[in-house]
Amino acid sequence: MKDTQLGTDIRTYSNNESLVNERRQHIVACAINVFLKKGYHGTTMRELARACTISEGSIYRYIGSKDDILHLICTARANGIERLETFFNELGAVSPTEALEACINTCFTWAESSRDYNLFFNREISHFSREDRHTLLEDQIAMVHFFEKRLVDGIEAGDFRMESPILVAHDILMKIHNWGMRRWFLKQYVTLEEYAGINTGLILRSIRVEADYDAGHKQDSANP
Amino acid sequence: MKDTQLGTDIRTYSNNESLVNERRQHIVACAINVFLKKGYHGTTMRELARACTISEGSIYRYIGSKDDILHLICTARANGIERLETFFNELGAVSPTEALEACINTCFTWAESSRDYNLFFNREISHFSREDRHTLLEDQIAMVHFFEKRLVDGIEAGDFRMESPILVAHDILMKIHNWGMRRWFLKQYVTLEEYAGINTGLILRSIRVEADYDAGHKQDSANP
Amino acid sequence: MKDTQLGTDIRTYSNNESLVNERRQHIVACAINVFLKKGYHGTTMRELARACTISEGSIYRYIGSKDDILHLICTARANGIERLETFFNELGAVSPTEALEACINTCFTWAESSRDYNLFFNREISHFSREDRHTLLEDQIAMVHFFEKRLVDGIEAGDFRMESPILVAHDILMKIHNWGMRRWFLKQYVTLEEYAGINTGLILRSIRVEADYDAGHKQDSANP
Amino acid sequence: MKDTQLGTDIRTYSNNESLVNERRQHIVACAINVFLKKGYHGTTMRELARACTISEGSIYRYIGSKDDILHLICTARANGIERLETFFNELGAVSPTEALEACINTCFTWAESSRDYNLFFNREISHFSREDRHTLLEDQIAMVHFFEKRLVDGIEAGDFRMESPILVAHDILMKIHNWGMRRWFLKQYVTLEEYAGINTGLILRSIRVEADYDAGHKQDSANP
DNA sequence: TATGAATGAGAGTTCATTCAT
DNA sequence: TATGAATGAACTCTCATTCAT
Repeated sequence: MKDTQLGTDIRTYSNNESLVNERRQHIVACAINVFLKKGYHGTTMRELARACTISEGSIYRYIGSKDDILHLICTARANGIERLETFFNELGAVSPTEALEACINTCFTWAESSRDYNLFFNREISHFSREDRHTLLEDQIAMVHFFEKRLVDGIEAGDFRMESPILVAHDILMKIHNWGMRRWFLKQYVTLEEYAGINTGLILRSIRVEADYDAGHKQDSANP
Repeated sequence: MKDTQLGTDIRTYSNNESLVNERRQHIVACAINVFLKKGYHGTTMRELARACTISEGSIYRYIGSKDDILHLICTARANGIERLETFFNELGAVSPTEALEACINTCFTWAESSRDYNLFFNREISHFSREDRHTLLEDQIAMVHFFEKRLVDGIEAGDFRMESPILVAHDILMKIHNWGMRRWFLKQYVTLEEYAGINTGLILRSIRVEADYDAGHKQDSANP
Repeated sequence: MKDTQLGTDIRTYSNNESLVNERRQHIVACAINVFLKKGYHGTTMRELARACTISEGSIYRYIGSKDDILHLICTARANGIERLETFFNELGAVSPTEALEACINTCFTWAESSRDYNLFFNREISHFSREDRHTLLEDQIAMVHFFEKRLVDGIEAGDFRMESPILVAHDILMKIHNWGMRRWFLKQYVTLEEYAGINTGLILRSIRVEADYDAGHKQDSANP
Repeated sequence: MKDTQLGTDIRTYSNNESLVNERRQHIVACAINVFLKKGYHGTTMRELARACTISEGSIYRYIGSKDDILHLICTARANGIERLETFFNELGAVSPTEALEACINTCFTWAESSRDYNLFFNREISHFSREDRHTLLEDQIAMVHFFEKRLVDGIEAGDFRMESPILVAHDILMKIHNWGMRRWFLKQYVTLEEYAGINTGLILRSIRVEADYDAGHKQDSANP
């Protein structure tokens, strides 16, 4: 983890580091909401200030420019792979199947809680700086490769079989991602838990060595 | 089909209807490109005029305001369901499986050719008018229901079985949609044709009544 | 002479070169007046636009920023040495004394007509860019050396004698410069012509080889 | 002398008069430096406070507004004539020539030590209040008349002769003033002492009744 | 019909000043 | 008394739109 502070390279007129961090977090949280409704360019600093319930001038004590907010948002959330690796390491010794299931479920939870951020990244990607754009893409690519590794683990353990682990890994992340993007549609029919369950089932069923799967999987084993 | 003209409710200073339509099509085509690079608000009318190779003033003979361009773009492409129904009706009498396959493949082709529009709709959705936003969502919902109908046809014909046709229909469209959104990643590993083939296969395999599927499908027909 | 156009490296939104030049000349002329009254930073672009009798927005078709106006002012008048050399070359074959007198008188005339520019350069020197500041100083230094050369010519011809030609040259320019700076005081007592005459006389008297001077100089020729 | 306190008509939040005076002197001294580098409008109160090593808020305990600082600077140094009269009165009984020489030399010394103030007055004159501008001009005019009186004293004593004492007086002050304005150029060639000596010599030579001068002047008397 | 110069409202940002601590 | 966080009016500059040619 590079940095625990929000955007330490951004101009400030305050030396009170903890205040700066607090205010920046507040600004980022409010900005996401407003930007999602009106778009980045469509939101004026006046509107943003009002949404933060601070004055126009005060915002500029804590950031250098409107663009800096994009960077703050980026650094606040372009850390999916870190969180995922941490989660995985804390899982301890589990089977590849269990590991995969746990990671997928966790990601679905994150997709729900980070929904605004993900929508925002999708929409405003073109307004991010070259570097921030790169950071965001690298994070996404790293997550695909993380799932690819889980799949390869399962293949090597003889639990999974598939033609292209990378495409399956990508497909897993797409399903997760899509919950955030299409919740407005999906939630008419299923809850997150149901959707996650259905998709985890579908994924595992399509990659598990079959005999194995139906026998070993608890939720189906009891059904005649 | 509501209207064959592009945005008939938009202000014009010209009475030459065909000229207006021609120019509007040109403006829409150029605008999509520029907007995708710089975003809607990030593009000035000066830049747009230059991209259209007409003068700043002339644009306003054919549109009433910058926002009208969003509406034109919307009406130009929020007709997926129409095209899909037309395509389906022209298919003639085919089995539900064949119909589904044909529709999926066609949609993949469209996803490729309409990629810029889809990216644009994703990014700039917040800048569209309430009505246009509604139009776009309705079109997407209608397409989900179109595929749902194809699936139900198959179920009724005894070819398919699945728990939730609407979720499967949604999943089909997501896979198609994702090609446009994630081509930058996927094209490292597969072509559109391969990707479409793999996914069509996966979808059909997961919904076909099994004995049926492997027997009837051409790519497997050579295998005893 | 480097360039006959005003600031060709400054942003424009117009391709009509002669219009740009015309407008820039107008802006520079108005800006000098307003800036002298209120100072560069003390003048707002609104005030300046009003002084130019054009709109705020139009100014920015012809310049890129407020700072560019300083540069335009600089390039418009930091050419004293050029004009002086040209004037001298056109004098033809004259004695060093006559050349010196002519140059001094011409500079007094220029000091009068460029008075606003000189006051402006004096006051706002600190707001000019590094390069423009350099240009202005170089021009002034070059003019000192020009007069130094005239004095050395006279010394070599046996007409003048003095300890430090460079200090005398500087003193000449100071007297000229001071007319512009202190006209508000001096004009109570003398006209420019009188002031120029008195000072030219004082200067020549202090450097001429004496016998020479009173004999040769017209204003004294009537005295036995 | 109007007032020994710095700007008694300026708002204060403190009743401790000596503290107020001390702080104001400090502020004025620091302000001159910063203003000279960045200009009055170009300097922010934040920068000024930092230069004074006090906080932004504290400055306003001792002054009422940024403009007040201009007034403080003005009252701190628009007293040239007072100091000059005092100096002259303390000279005691000396010849007009000696008095003139002493006053010129003293003024050269002052020009050196007040250089920053003089540069500042020159540059920022347009930002001073009507009254302060008047005060400054009156001081300068009074100094011209002071020197005029010294010259008239000498004429009446039969030591000097000249056509226009006021113009000579003005010229004397200009030479002094110019040292401050052009030191960046002159110091390449002479020291202040040399420059003062040369100019005092030139001035006296041009106004002394000649026989008198060379005989009486010490630095030349020893040379055969 | 086509052009591009002109406009001014409104954007992002700054900064003199106030005020709670 | 001293601090520095907060404020909002006013700044420079942009740009959608109009209009004379």
